[in-house]
Amino acid sequence: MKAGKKPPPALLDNKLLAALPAEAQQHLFPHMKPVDFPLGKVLYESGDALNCVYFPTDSIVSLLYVMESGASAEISVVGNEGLIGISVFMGGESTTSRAIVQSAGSAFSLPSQRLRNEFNGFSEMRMLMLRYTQALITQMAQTAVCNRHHSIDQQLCRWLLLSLDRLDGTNLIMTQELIANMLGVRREGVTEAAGKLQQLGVIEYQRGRIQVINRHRLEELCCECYAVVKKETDRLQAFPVAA
Amino acid sequence: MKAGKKPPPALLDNKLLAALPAEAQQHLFPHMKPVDFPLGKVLYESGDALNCVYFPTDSIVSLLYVMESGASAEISVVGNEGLIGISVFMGGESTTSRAIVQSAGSAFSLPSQRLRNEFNGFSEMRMLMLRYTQALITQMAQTAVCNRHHSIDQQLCRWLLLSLDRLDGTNLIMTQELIANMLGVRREGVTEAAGKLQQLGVIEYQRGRIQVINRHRLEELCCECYAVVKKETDRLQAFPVAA
DNA sequence: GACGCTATGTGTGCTAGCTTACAGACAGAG
DNA sequence: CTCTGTCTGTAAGCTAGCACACATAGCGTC
Repeated sequence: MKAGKKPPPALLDNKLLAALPAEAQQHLFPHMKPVDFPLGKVLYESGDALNCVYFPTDSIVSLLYVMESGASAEISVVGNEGLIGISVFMGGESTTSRAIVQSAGSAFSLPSQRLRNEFNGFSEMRMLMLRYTQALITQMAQTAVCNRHHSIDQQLCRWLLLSLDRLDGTNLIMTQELIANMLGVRREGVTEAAGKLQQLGVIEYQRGRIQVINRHRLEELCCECYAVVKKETDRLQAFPVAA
Repeated sequence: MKAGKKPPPALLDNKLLAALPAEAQQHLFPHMKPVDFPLGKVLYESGDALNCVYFPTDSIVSLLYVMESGASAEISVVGNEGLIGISVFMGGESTTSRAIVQSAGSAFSLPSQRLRNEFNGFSEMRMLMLRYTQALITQMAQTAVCNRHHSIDQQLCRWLLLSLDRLDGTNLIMTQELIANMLGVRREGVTEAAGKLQQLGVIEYQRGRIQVINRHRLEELCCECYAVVKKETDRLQAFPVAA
Protein backbone atom coordinates (compact mmCIF):
# COMPACT_ATOMS: atom_id res chain seq x y z
CA MET A 1 0.00 0.00 0.00
CA LYS A 2 2.96 2.31 0.61
CA ALA A 3 3.83 4.27 -2.51
CA GLY A 4 7.52 3.55 -2.43
CA LYS A 5 9.68 5.93 -0.49
CA LYS A 6 8.25 9.09 0.99
CA PRO A 7 10.02 12.28 -0.01
CA PRO A 8 11.86 13.78 2.97
CA PRO A 9 9.88 16.44 4.80
CA ALA A 10 10.68 20.04 3.88
CA LEU A 11 10.55 23.05 6.17
CA LEU A 12 8.19 24.82 3.84
CA ASP A 13 5.66 22.02 4.09
CA ASN A 14 4.59 23.78 7.25
CA LYS A 15 2.43 26.71 6.21
CA LEU A 16 3.34 28.84 9.18
CA LEU A 17 7.04 28.50 8.45
CA ALA A 18 6.41 29.10 4.79
CA ALA A 19 4.60 32.34 5.58
CA LEU A 20 7.45 33.75 7.65
CA PRO A 21 9.28 36.75 6.25
CA ALA A 22 12.62 35.86 4.67
CA GLU A 23 14.57 37.39 7.51
CA ALA A 24 12.87 35.30 10.15
CA GLN A 25 13.40 32.20 8.06
CA GLN A 26 17.11 32.94 7.91
CA HIS A 27 17.25 33.32 11.65
CA LEU A 28 15.30 30.26 12.54
CA PHE A 29 15.77 27.61 9.88
CA PRO A 30 19.38 26.78 10.88
CA HIS A 31 18.10 25.76 14.31
CA MET A 32 15.29 23.50 13.14
CA LYS A 33 15.67 19.78 13.47
CA PRO A 34 13.52 17.19 11.74
CA VAL A 35 11.75 14.81 14.11
CA ASP A 36 9.57 11.77 13.60
CA PHE A 37 6.27 11.46 15.39
CA PRO A 38 4.99 7.90 15.82
CA LEU A 39 1.28 7.44 16.41
CA GLY A 40 0.36 7.95 20.04
CA LYS A 41 3.56 9.72 21.08
CA VAL A 42 2.95 12.23 23.86
CA LEU A 43 4.80 15.46 23.09
CA TYR A 44 3.99 17.01 26.42
CA GLU A 45 1.75 16.49 29.40
CA SER A 46 -0.45 18.94 31.23
CA GLY A 47 1.80 21.33 33.13
CA ASP A 48 5.05 20.45 31.35
CA ALA A 49 7.31 23.38 30.58
CA LEU A 50 8.39 23.19 26.97
CA ASN A 51 12.00 23.02 25.82
CA CYS A 52 11.04 23.27 22.21
CA VAL A 53 8.11 23.83 19.91
CA TYR A 54 7.13 21.68 16.94
CA PHE A 55 6.06 22.59 13.44
CA PRO A 56 4.30 19.58 11.87
CA THR A 57 4.71 18.89 8.18
CA ASP A 58 2.65 15.77 7.54
CA SER A 59 1.81 14.74 11.09
CA ILE A 60 -1.28 15.67 13.11
CA VAL A 61 -1.23 16.37 16.81
CA SER A 62 -4.23 16.56 19.12
CA LEU A 63 -4.47 18.77 22.15
CA LEU A 64 -6.36 16.72 24.68
CA TYR A 65 -7.59 17.36 28.17
CA VAL A 66 -7.50 14.30 30.39
CA MET A 67 -9.82 14.30 33.39
CA GLU A 68 -9.12 12.91 36.82
CA SER A 69 -11.31 9.95 35.90
CA GLY A 70 -9.15 9.24 32.87
CA ALA A 71 -11.82 10.28 30.41
CA SER A 72 -10.59 12.70 27.77
CA ALA A 73 -11.73 15.30 25.31
CA GLU A 74 -10.00 16.83 22.35
CA ILE A 75 -9.61 20.58 22.59
CA SER A 76 -8.16 21.20 19.18
CA VAL A 77 -6.01 19.70 16.49
CA VAL A 78 -2.79 20.95 14.95
CA GLY A 79 -1.28 20.04 11.60
CA ASN A 80 0.91 21.68 8.99
CA GLU A 81 -1.00 24.93 9.38
CA GLY A 82 0.40 25.62 12.84
CA LEU A 83 2.70 24.79 15.69
CA ILE A 84 2.66 22.89 18.98
CA GLY A 85 3.61 24.96 21.98
CA ILE A 86 1.91 28.35 21.85
CA SER A 87 2.41 28.72 25.61
CA VAL A 88 6.07 29.43 24.86
CA PHE A 89 5.21 32.82 23.43
CA MET A 90 1.90 33.32 25.19
CA GLY A 91 3.91 33.45 28.36
CA GLY A 92 2.51 30.62 30.44
CA GLU A 93 5.28 28.13 29.59
CA SER A 94 2.82 25.28 30.02
CA THR A 95 -0.84 24.49 29.45
CA THR A 96 -3.43 22.25 31.05
CA SER A 97 -3.61 19.93 28.06
CA ARG A 98 -1.69 16.99 26.68
CA ALA A 99 -0.29 16.96 23.15
CA ILE A 100 -0.51 13.56 21.51
CA VAL A 101 0.24 12.41 17.99
CA GLN A 102 -2.95 11.52 16.23
CA SER A 103 -1.48 10.78 12.82
CA ALA A 104 2.12 9.66 12.47
CA GLY A 105 4.49 11.77 10.42
CA SER A 106 7.19 14.37 10.57
CA ALA A 107 7.72 17.75 12.15
CA PHE A 108 10.49 20.20 12.85
CA SER A 109 11.53 21.16 16.34
CA LEU A 110 12.85 24.54 17.42
CA PRO A 111 14.27 25.42 20.85
CA SER A 112 11.77 27.54 22.77
CA GLN A 113 14.24 30.33 23.40
CA ARG A 114 14.90 30.83 19.70
CA LEU A 115 11.21 31.21 19.05
CA ARG A 116 10.76 33.59 21.94
CA ASN A 117 13.57 35.82 20.78
CA GLU A 118 12.23 36.06 17.29
CA PHE A 119 8.70 36.55 18.57
CA ASN A 120 9.67 39.43 20.81
CA GLY A 121 12.03 41.03 18.36
CA PHE A 122 10.07 40.98 15.13
CA SER A 123 6.53 42.15 14.82
CA GLU A 124 5.79 40.36 11.55
CA MET A 125 6.73 37.06 13.08
CA ARG A 126 4.65 37.93 16.10
CA MET A 127 1.61 38.77 14.05
CA LEU A 128 1.77 35.49 12.21
CA MET A 129 2.03 33.50 15.41
CA LEU A 130 -0.75 35.41 17.11
CA ARG A 131 -3.07 35.11 14.17
CA TYR A 132 -2.49 31.40 14.14
CA THR A 133 -3.24 31.37 17.86
CA GLN A 134 -6.50 33.14 17.21
CA ALA A 135 -7.43 30.45 14.70
CA LEU A 136 -6.66 27.87 17.35
CA ILE A 137 -8.89 29.73 19.78
CA THR A 138 -11.70 29.67 17.24
CA GLN A 139 -11.29 25.95 16.93
CA MET A 140 -11.50 25.49 20.68
CA ALA A 141 -14.57 27.65 20.94
CA GLN A 142 -16.28 25.67 18.21
CA THR A 143 -15.31 22.42 19.89
CA ALA A 144 -17.14 23.63 22.98
CA VAL A 145 -20.21 24.46 20.91
CA CYS A 146 -20.10 21.16 19.05
CA ASN A 147 -19.75 19.19 22.27
CA ARG A 148 -22.80 20.91 23.62
CA HIS A 149 -25.18 20.72 20.70
CA HIS A 150 -24.28 18.16 18.07
CA SER A 151 -24.68 14.42 17.65
CA ILE A 152 -21.84 11.94 17.49
CA ASP A 153 -22.58 11.49 13.79
CA GLN A 154 -22.02 15.16 13.13
CA GLN A 155 -18.98 15.36 15.31
CA LEU A 156 -17.39 12.42 13.54
CA CYS A 157 -17.85 14.23 10.24
CA ARG A 158 -16.24 17.35 11.67
CA TRP A 159 -13.36 15.35 13.03
CA LEU A 160 -12.74 13.54 9.75
CA LEU A 161 -12.78 16.81 7.83
CA LEU A 162 -10.39 18.52 10.23
CA SER A 163 -8.01 15.60 9.85
CA LEU A 164 -8.33 15.40 6.08
CA ASP A 165 -7.42 19.06 5.74
CA ARG A 166 -4.13 18.36 7.42
CA LEU A 167 -3.13 15.38 5.31
CA ASP A 168 -2.25 14.77 1.69
CA GLY A 169 -4.46 11.92 0.63
CA THR A 170 -7.84 10.61 1.67
CA ASN A 171 -6.58 7.88 3.98
CA LEU A 172 -6.58 8.06 7.73
CA ILE A 173 -4.71 5.55 9.88
CA MET A 174 -6.89 5.60 12.94
CA THR A 175 -8.95 3.10 14.92
CA GLN A 176 -12.45 3.83 16.10
CA GLU A 177 -11.21 3.45 19.64
CA LEU A 178 -8.81 6.34 19.20
CA ILE A 179 -11.40 8.52 17.53
CA ALA A 180 -13.68 7.84 20.49
CA ASN A 181 -10.94 9.01 22.86
CA MET A 182 -10.53 12.19 20.89
CA LEU A 183 -14.21 12.97 20.76
CA GLY A 184 -14.66 11.91 24.36
CA VAL A 185 -17.38 9.39 23.55
CA ARG A 186 -17.74 5.61 23.70
CA ARG A 187 -16.13 3.44 21.08
CA GLU A 188 -19.49 1.89 20.24
CA GLY A 189 -20.87 5.30 19.46
CA VAL A 190 -18.16 5.80 16.88
CA THR A 191 -18.74 2.31 15.43
CA GLU A 192 -22.37 3.17 14.93
CA ALA A 193 -21.69 6.57 13.39
CA ALA A 194 -18.96 5.21 11.14
CA GLY A 195 -21.25 2.37 10.07
CA LYS A 196 -23.84 4.87 8.91
CA LEU A 197 -21.24 6.80 6.93
CA GLN A 198 -20.04 3.61 5.31
CA GLN A 199 -23.58 2.60 4.34
CA LEU A 200 -24.05 5.98 2.75
CA GLY A 201 -20.90 5.36 0.71
CA VAL A 202 -19.16 8.35 2.22
CA ILE A 203 -16.29 6.43 3.75
CA GLU A 204 -14.86 2.93 3.70
CA TYR A 205 -12.87 1.44 6.49
CA GLN A 206 -11.08 -1.69 7.53
CA ARG A 207 -9.24 -2.27 10.77
CA GLY A 208 -7.74 1.05 11.57
CA ARG A 209 -7.75 2.54 8.10
CA ILE A 210 -10.40 4.97 6.97
CA GLN A 211 -10.76 6.08 3.38
CA VAL A 212 -12.92 9.04 2.54
CA ILE A 213 -14.80 8.38 -0.68
CA ASN A 214 -17.10 11.36 -0.90
CA ARG A 215 -15.80 14.40 0.82
CA HIS A 216 -18.54 16.64 -0.47
CA ARG A 217 -21.22 14.50 1.11
CA LEU A 218 -19.25 14.45 4.33
CA GLU A 219 -19.41 18.22 4.47
CA GLU A 220 -23.15 18.14 3.94
CA LEU A 221 -23.65 15.70 6.78
CA CYS A 222 -21.49 17.77 9.10
CA CYS A 223 -22.72 20.43 11.47
CA GLU A 224 -21.85 24.06 10.81
CA CYS A 225 -18.88 23.83 13.17
CA TYR A 226 -16.42 22.64 10.58
CA ALA A 227 -17.27 25.37 8.11
CA VAL A 228 -17.07 28.08 10.77
CA VAL A 229 -13.58 27.02 11.79
CA LYS A 230 -12.41 26.52 8.23
CA LYS A 231 -13.64 29.90 7.09
CA GLU A 232 -12.15 31.73 10.05
CA THR A 233 -8.83 29.91 9.73
CA ASP A 234 -8.63 30.82 6.05
CA ARG A 235 -9.48 34.42 6.83
CA LEU A 236 -6.77 34.64 9.47
CA GLN A 237 -4.17 33.09 7.17
CA ALA A 238 -5.05 35.38 4.30
CA PHE A 239 -4.15 38.63 6.05
CA PRO A 240 -1.18 40.40 4.51
CA VAL A 241 1.86 39.87 6.71
CA ALA A 242 2.98 43.48 6.69
CA ALA A 243 -0.19 44.80 8.27
CA MET B 1 -31.93 46.39 48.87
CA LYS B 2 -29.46 48.77 47.23
CA ALA B 3 -26.83 49.90 49.71
CA GLY B 4 -27.12 53.58 49.03
CA LYS B 5 -24.96 55.00 46.26
CA LYS B 6 -22.33 52.90 44.58
CA PRO B 7 -18.83 54.32 44.62
CA PRO B 8 -17.76 55.38 41.11
CA PRO B 9 -15.73 52.73 39.28
CA ALA B 10 -11.97 53.16 39.38
CA LEU B 11 -9.53 52.20 36.68
CA LEU B 12 -7.56 50.05 39.06
CA ASP B 13 -10.62 47.95 39.84
CA ASN B 14 -9.66 46.10 36.70
CA LYS B 15 -6.83 43.76 37.62
CA LEU B 16 -5.26 43.80 34.20
CA LEU B 17 -5.03 47.58 34.23
CA ALA B 18 -3.77 47.53 37.78
CA ALA B 19 -0.99 45.16 36.79
CA LEU B 20 0.28 47.35 33.98
CA PRO B 21 3.69 48.94 34.43
CA ALA B 22 3.50 52.61 35.40
CA GLU B 23 4.64 53.78 32.01
CA ALA B 24 1.88 51.96 30.19
CA GLN B 25 -0.66 53.29 32.65
CA GLN B 26 0.50 56.83 31.92
CA HIS B 27 0.13 56.24 28.20
CA LEU B 28 -3.25 54.63 28.30
CA PHE B 29 -5.24 55.96 31.22
CA PRO B 30 -5.85 59.40 29.71
CA HIS B 31 -7.67 57.70 26.83
CA MET B 32 -9.93 55.51 28.90
CA LYS B 33 -13.59 56.37 29.18
CA PRO B 34 -15.99 54.95 31.75
CA VAL B 35 -18.97 53.16 30.22
CA ASP B 36 -22.07 51.57 31.69
CA PHE B 37 -23.11 48.11 30.67
CA PRO B 38 -26.78 47.31 31.16
CA LEU B 39 -27.76 43.66 31.41
CA GLY B 40 -28.11 42.07 27.98
CA LYS B 41 -26.21 44.72 26.04
CA VAL B 42 -24.41 43.28 23.04
CA LEU B 43 -20.91 44.73 22.85
CA TYR B 44 -20.15 43.16 19.52
CA GLU B 45 -21.50 40.53 17.19
CA SER B 46 -19.74 37.69 15.43
CA GLY B 47 -17.54 39.20 12.73
CA ASP B 48 -17.68 42.80 13.95
CA ALA B 49 -14.42 44.70 13.73
CA LEU B 50 -13.76 46.42 17.02
CA ASN B 51 -13.29 50.16 17.44
CA CYS B 52 -12.44 49.83 21.07
CA VAL B 53 -11.76 47.29 23.77
CA TYR B 54 -13.36 47.17 27.23
CA PHE B 55 -11.89 46.60 30.65
CA PRO B 56 -14.71 45.62 33.04
CA THR B 57 -14.59 46.76 36.64
CA ASP B 58 -17.72 45.33 38.22
CA SER B 59 -19.54 44.03 35.15
CA ILE B 60 -19.37 40.55 33.65
CA VAL B 61 -19.43 39.83 29.95
CA SER B 62 -20.04 36.49 28.29
CA LEU B 63 -18.52 35.40 25.02
CA LEU B 64 -21.22 33.41 23.33
CA TYR B 65 -21.44 31.50 20.09
CA VAL B 66 -24.84 31.65 18.46
CA MET B 67 -25.70 28.87 16.04
CA GLU B 68 -27.66 29.16 12.83
CA SER B 69 -30.61 27.65 14.67
CA GLY B 70 -30.46 30.38 17.28
CA ALA B 71 -29.24 28.05 20.02
CA SER B 72 -26.24 29.33 21.88
CA ALA B 73 -23.34 28.28 24.03
CA GLU B 74 -21.06 30.26 26.27
CA ILE B 75 -17.42 30.05 25.30
CA SER B 76 -15.97 31.96 28.20
CA VAL B 77 -16.65 34.75 30.62
CA VAL B 78 -14.77 37.98 31.26
CA GLY B 79 -14.82 40.17 34.34
CA ASN B 80 -12.46 42.52 36.14
CA GLU B 81 -9.58 40.12 35.57
CA GLY B 82 -9.46 40.76 31.83
CA LEU B 83 -10.58 42.61 28.77
CA ILE B 84 -13.08 42.29 25.94
CA GLY B 85 -11.56 42.39 22.49
CA ILE B 86 -8.44 40.26 22.36
CA SER B 87 -8.77 40.03 18.57
CA VAL B 88 -7.52 43.61 18.45
CA PHE B 89 -4.03 42.53 19.41
CA MET B 90 -4.27 38.92 18.28
CA GLY B 91 -4.54 40.28 14.78
CA GLY B 92 -7.88 39.00 13.57
CA GLU B 93 -9.81 42.20 14.28
CA SER B 94 -12.96 40.15 14.84
CA THR B 95 -14.02 36.80 16.25
CA THR B 96 -16.82 34.33 15.61
CA SER B 97 -18.49 35.02 18.93
CA ARG B 98 -20.84 37.57 20.42
CA ALA B 99 -20.00 39.55 23.54
CA ILE B 100 -23.02 40.14 25.75
CA VAL B 101 -23.35 41.64 29.21
CA GLN B 102 -24.22 38.97 31.70
CA SER B 103 -24.10 41.11 34.81
CA ALA B 104 -24.74 44.84 34.63
CA GLY B 105 -22.01 47.20 35.77
CA SER B 106 -19.21 49.42 34.62
CA ALA B 107 -16.18 49.16 32.40
CA PHE B 108 -13.61 51.39 30.74
CA SER B 109 -13.26 51.62 27.02
CA LEU B 110 -10.05 52.24 25.11
CA PRO B 111 -9.72 52.88 21.37
CA SER B 112 -8.31 49.81 19.65
CA GLN B 113 -5.47 51.69 18.05
CA ARG B 114 -4.15 52.91 21.41
CA LEU B 115 -4.06 49.38 22.70
CA ARG B 116 -2.38 48.09 19.58
CA ASN B 117 0.34 50.71 19.74
CA GLU B 118 1.10 49.98 23.33
CA PHE B 119 0.95 46.24 22.72
CA ASN B 120 3.42 46.38 19.86
CA GLY B 121 5.72 48.87 21.49
CA PHE B 122 6.10 47.54 25.00
CA SER B 123 6.91 43.98 25.79
CA GLU B 124 5.75 44.08 29.41
CA MET B 125 2.34 45.21 28.33
CA ARG B 126 2.35 42.53 25.69
CA MET B 127 3.23 39.80 28.13
CA LEU B 128 0.41 40.76 30.44
CA MET B 129 -2.12 40.74 27.64
CA LEU B 130 -0.91 37.47 26.23
CA ARG B 131 -0.86 35.77 29.59
CA TYR B 132 -4.41 36.88 30.14
CA THR B 133 -5.26 35.50 26.72
CA GLN B 134 -3.77 32.18 27.68
CA ALA B 135 -5.99 32.11 30.76
CA LEU B 136 -8.94 32.78 28.49
CA ILE B 137 -7.87 29.90 26.28
CA THR B 138 -7.72 27.63 29.30
CA GLN B 139 -11.24 28.62 30.18
CA MET B 140 -12.47 27.83 26.68
CA ALA B 141 -10.76 24.47 26.67
CA GLN B 142 -12.32 23.58 29.98
CA THR B 143 -15.71 24.70 28.74
CA ALA B 144 -15.36 22.21 25.91
CA VAL B 145 -14.48 19.46 28.37
CA CYS B 146 -17.32 20.37 30.72
CA ASN B 147 -19.83 20.44 27.89
CA ARG B 148 -18.77 16.97 26.92
CA HIS B 149 -18.64 15.20 30.22
CA HIS B 150 -20.51 16.91 33.03
CA SER B 151 -24.11 17.16 34.17
CA ILE B 152 -26.18 20.32 34.18
CA ASP B 153 -25.96 20.31 37.97
CA GLN B 154 -22.19 20.41 37.86
CA GLN B 155 -22.08 22.98 35.11
CA LEU B 156 -24.41 25.26 37.00
CA CYS B 157 -22.04 25.12 39.96
CA ARG B 158 -19.12 25.97 37.73
CA TRP B 159 -21.01 28.85 36.20
CA LEU B 160 -22.04 30.29 39.55
CA LEU B 161 -18.49 30.10 40.83
CA LEU B 162 -17.04 31.75 37.76
CA SER B 163 -19.55 34.58 38.17
CA LEU B 164 -19.00 34.95 41.89
CA ASP B 165 -15.27 35.34 41.39
CA ARG B 166 -15.93 38.36 39.23
CA LEU B 167 -18.29 40.14 41.61
CA ASP B 168 -18.06 41.72 45.02
CA GLY B 169 -20.88 40.16 47.00
CA THR B 170 -22.74 36.89 46.87
CA ASN B 171 -25.72 38.13 44.88
CA LEU B 172 -26.29 37.44 41.22
CA ILE B 173 -28.95 39.25 39.24
CA MET B 174 -29.76 36.61 36.71
CA THR B 175 -32.80 34.61 35.63
CA GLN B 176 -32.74 30.88 35.06
CA GLU B 177 -33.68 31.53 31.46
CA LEU B 178 -30.49 33.53 30.91
CA ILE B 179 -28.34 30.97 32.65
CA ALA B 180 -29.85 28.35 30.37
CA ASN B 181 -28.87 30.42 27.34
CA MET B 182 -25.33 30.70 28.58
CA LEU B 183 -24.96 27.02 29.32
CA GLY B 184 -26.75 26.10 26.11
CA VAL B 185 -29.35 23.96 27.88
CA ARG B 186 -33.12 24.17 28.44
CA ARG B 187 -34.51 26.52 31.03
CA GLU B 188 -36.24 23.61 32.77
CA GLY B 189 -32.93 21.89 33.21
CA VAL B 190 -31.62 24.91 35.09
CA THR B 191 -34.78 25.12 37.20
CA GLU B 192 -34.26 21.54 38.26
CA ALA B 193 -30.57 21.96 39.04
CA ALA B 194 -31.13 25.23 40.91
CA GLY B 195 -33.95 23.60 42.88
CA LYS B 196 -31.57 20.91 44.07
CA LEU B 197 -29.00 23.49 45.14
CA GLN B 198 -31.65 25.42 47.02
CA GLN B 199 -32.84 22.29 48.83
CA LEU B 200 -29.29 21.61 49.86
CA GLY B 201 -29.14 25.11 51.31
CA VAL B 202 -26.32 26.11 49.01
CA ILE B 203 -28.18 28.92 47.29
CA GLU B 204 -31.41 30.85 47.65
CA TYR B 205 -33.19 32.51 44.83
CA GLN B 206 -36.25 34.54 44.00
CA ARG B 207 -37.26 35.89 40.63
CA GLY B 208 -34.00 36.71 39.00
CA ARG B 209 -31.88 37.07 42.08
CA ILE B 210 -29.58 34.32 43.26
CA GLN B 211 -27.82 34.43 46.59
CA VAL B 212 -25.00 32.03 47.32
CA ILE B 213 -25.22 30.85 50.91
CA ASN B 214 -22.53 28.22 51.05
CA ARG B 215 -19.75 28.73 48.62
CA HIS B 216 -17.62 25.96 50.00
CA ARG B 217 -20.32 23.39 49.38
CA LEU B 218 -20.79 24.77 45.90
CA GLU B 219 -17.17 24.02 45.14
CA GLU B 220 -17.55 20.49 46.41
CA LEU B 221 -20.56 19.87 44.21
CA CYS B 222 -18.77 21.26 41.18
CA CYS B 223 -16.80 19.25 38.68
CA GLU B 224 -13.03 19.68 38.51
CA CYS B 225 -13.39 22.18 35.67
CA TYR B 226 -13.77 25.21 37.88
CA ALA B 227 -10.70 24.42 39.96
CA VAL B 228 -8.58 23.76 36.89
CA VAL B 229 -9.43 27.13 35.39
CA LYS B 230 -9.07 28.96 38.68
CA LYS B 231 -5.70 27.47 39.42
CA GLU B 232 -4.34 28.14 35.96
CA THR B 233 -5.69 31.69 35.92
CA ASP B 234 -4.03 32.40 39.27
CA ARG B 235 -0.78 30.92 38.06
CA LEU B 236 -0.80 33.05 34.94
CA GLN B 237 -1.55 36.22 36.90
CA ALA B 238 1.16 35.52 39.46
CA PHE B 239 4.05 35.64 37.00
CA PRO B 240 6.43 38.53 37.57
CA VAL B 241 5.82 41.17 34.92
CA ALA B 242 9.45 41.71 34.09
CA ALA B 243 10.05 38.12 33.06
C1' DG C 1 -56.59 45.25 44.55
C1' DA C 2 -57.33 43.33 40.00
C1' DC C 3 -54.52 42.79 35.84
C1' DG C 4 -50.89 41.18 33.28
C1' DC C 5 -46.18 40.12 32.56
C1' DT C 6 -42.43 37.51 33.59
C1' DA C 7 -40.15 33.94 36.26
C1' DT C 8 -40.47 29.51 38.04
C1' DG C 9 -42.44 24.68 38.90
C1' DT C 10 -44.06 20.28 37.13
C1' DG C 11 -45.36 16.54 34.25
C1' DT C 12 -45.51 13.29 30.17
C1' DG C 13 -43.37 11.16 26.68
C1' DC C 14 -39.11 10.59 23.72
C1' DT C 15 -34.31 9.90 22.23
C1' DA C 16 -29.27 9.90 22.24
C1' DG C 17 -25.85 8.22 24.40
C1' DC C 18 -24.20 5.50 28.33
C1' DT C 19 -22.93 0.84 30.84
C1' DT C 20 -22.13 -3.77 30.34
C1' DA C 21 -21.54 -7.83 27.92
C1' DC C 22 -20.24 -10.64 24.37
C1' DA C 23 -19.61 -12.31 19.45
C1' DG C 24 -17.33 -12.17 15.04
C1' DA C 25 -13.47 -11.04 12.12
C1' DC C 26 -9.15 -9.62 10.41
C1' DA C 27 -3.88 -9.70 10.62
C1' DG C 28 0.43 -10.72 12.00
C1' DA C 29 3.48 -14.14 14.51
C1' DG C 30 5.11 -18.42 15.18
C1' DC D 1 -2.19 -22.74 9.30
C1' DT D 2 -3.42 -22.01 13.70
C1' DC D 3 -3.21 -18.90 17.52
C1' DT D 4 -3.80 -14.67 19.64
C1' DG D 5 -4.47 -10.01 20.15
C1' DT D 6 -6.70 -6.20 18.31
C1' DC D 7 -10.34 -4.22 16.02
C1' DT D 8 -15.32 -4.02 14.99
C1' DG D 9 -20.42 -5.28 15.36
C1' DT D 10 -24.53 -5.87 18.15
C1' DA D 11 -27.79 -6.01 21.79
C1' DA D 12 -30.54 -5.14 26.42
C1' DG D 13 -31.46 -1.96 29.84
C1' DC D 14 -30.76 2.64 31.91
C1' DT D 15 -30.52 7.73 32.48
C1' DA D 16 -29.93 12.58 31.44
C1' DG D 17 -31.59 15.80 29.01
C1' DC D 18 -34.79 16.93 25.36
C1' DA D 19 -39.49 18.93 23.36
C1' DC D 20 -43.83 20.35 24.48
C1' DA D 21 -47.51 21.70 27.45
C1' DC D 22 -49.37 23.96 31.07
C1' DA D 23 -49.77 25.39 36.16
C1' DT D 24 -48.43 28.63 39.72
C1' DA D 25 -46.42 32.57 41.77
C1' DG D 26 -43.99 37.20 42.38
C1' DC D 27 -44.27 41.96 41.31
C1' DG D 28 -45.08 46.25 39.17
C1' DT D 29 -48.88 49.06 37.37
C1' DC D 30 -52.84 51.36 36.81
